[in-house]
Formats: sequence, structure tokens, C-alpha cells
Amino acid sequence: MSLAQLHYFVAVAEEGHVGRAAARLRVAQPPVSRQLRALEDELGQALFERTPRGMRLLPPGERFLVYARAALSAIEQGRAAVTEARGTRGNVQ
Amino acid sequence: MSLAQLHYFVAVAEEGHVGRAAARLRVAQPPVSRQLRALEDELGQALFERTPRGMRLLPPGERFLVYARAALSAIEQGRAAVTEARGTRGNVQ
DNA sequence: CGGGCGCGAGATCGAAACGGTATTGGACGC
DNA sequence: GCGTCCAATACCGTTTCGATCTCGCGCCCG
Repeated sequence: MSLAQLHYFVAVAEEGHVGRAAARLRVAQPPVSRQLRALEDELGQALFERTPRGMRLLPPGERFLVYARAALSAIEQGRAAVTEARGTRGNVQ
Repeated sequence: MSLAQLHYFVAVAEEGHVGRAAARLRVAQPPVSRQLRALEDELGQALFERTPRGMRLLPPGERFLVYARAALSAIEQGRAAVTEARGTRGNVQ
């Protein structure tokens, strides 16, 4: 599992569309498809249902989405706690 | 930033020693040193103080450690929420 | 009912990242 | 001053990643 996979997963979950998610992420579509599949393979469980219209989140995907967002959010907070604390006095929140 | 970097960072923070952390992670010492430096470089801030005895966490490192652990923990929880839910009835937890 | 379209997936290739081994530089202890 | 222990660097082979091109499959439209 990689952070890119988590970013891809969240984007596709939000867009319901690999191509649109790829555009938002500024990458091509095939890498997103491949990483998504690799993620499902690693988890041993399908996260999306492939429809002719795009991707729809399955229940396991919805469960995973919560934690994927939490992880990415924690990383952003950690980055902020280090980066924005340069010269800051006291606690950040 | 990568998940490996977070794992390496937490291990070194806990061991206070790159070599020991590397042994625990079953990798060689240079990759750990390199990834740690890359992480500091990306954050634009030193996380450790290099001493002749090993590595000591600096205040920014301590702040970051909290979120690094949170991110890794969230990923583990997400993995569990998907993996262990195979055939499980009702909520986990 | 057949052609066109939009979607994700697969194949292939070049580039970038990663880890391992070998080695260096620096500080403490004897 | 020499040996030792530490992290850091150099270099190399392998792996992984992303971009481009192409295919297969359903659906909509004519």
C-alpha cells in the first residue's frame, strides 16, 4: 500500500469515475486503474463495483474510505504541525 | 512522503538509533538514513538531532510523531475494517 | 439492428525511486 | 593515537511507477 494509492482511491470514490479522478490528480487514467486494482488485490477485497457508467463504492470500500481519509488527514496535520510551526509561539490548536 | 518513510521515522524515534531501527524493520541501515533525510528535506525541518550516540527527537519531530503514528494506525484500522470483515455480521467494534 | 461513443483495463516502454553492499567521515573511550 | 561505533555517502542492480497506445465491453442513438 502506498500514499498514492490512498489518494487515488479517495479521488475515485469521490468522483465515481476513474478518468475524472485522474484528471483531478493530474495523472493519466491507466495508473489510477492499476493502483486501484493493486489496492484491492492487497486487501483481498473489491472496493468498487465497475459499471458501464463508472465506479461505484461497495460496502467494503465505504468502510475503507473512512480510514483512508483519516490517514491522509493525519499526514496533512503532521505536515502542518511541523511546517507551520516555524517561528510560531505556543501550540497550534 | 511515503508510508515507508513514516514507518522508518517512527521506528527510529522509538529506538533512538538508525541501525537498531533498521534491524527491527528488516532493512539495511543506509535506506533508513536516506529516507529520514528525505523526510526532513520535504518537511523543511530537522526532526532529529544527530548525536555520536544515535538520534534524538527534536521538538518538531515529537510533534510529527503523533500524526505519523495516527496515520499508520488509521491505515491498519482501515485494513482491518476491510480484511477482517469478510463474513462478519454487523459492525466491527 | 448496427455503428459510434464512453468507460475501465491491458500491454509496452522509458524514467525515476528504492534497497543493498561497500566505504567514508566524525566523535567518544581506552 | 588507535580502535570502535555511529550516521552519512557513493555506486549499482532491481523494481516500481507513470505515460502512451490499444483493446474489450455496454449503452445510447440513429
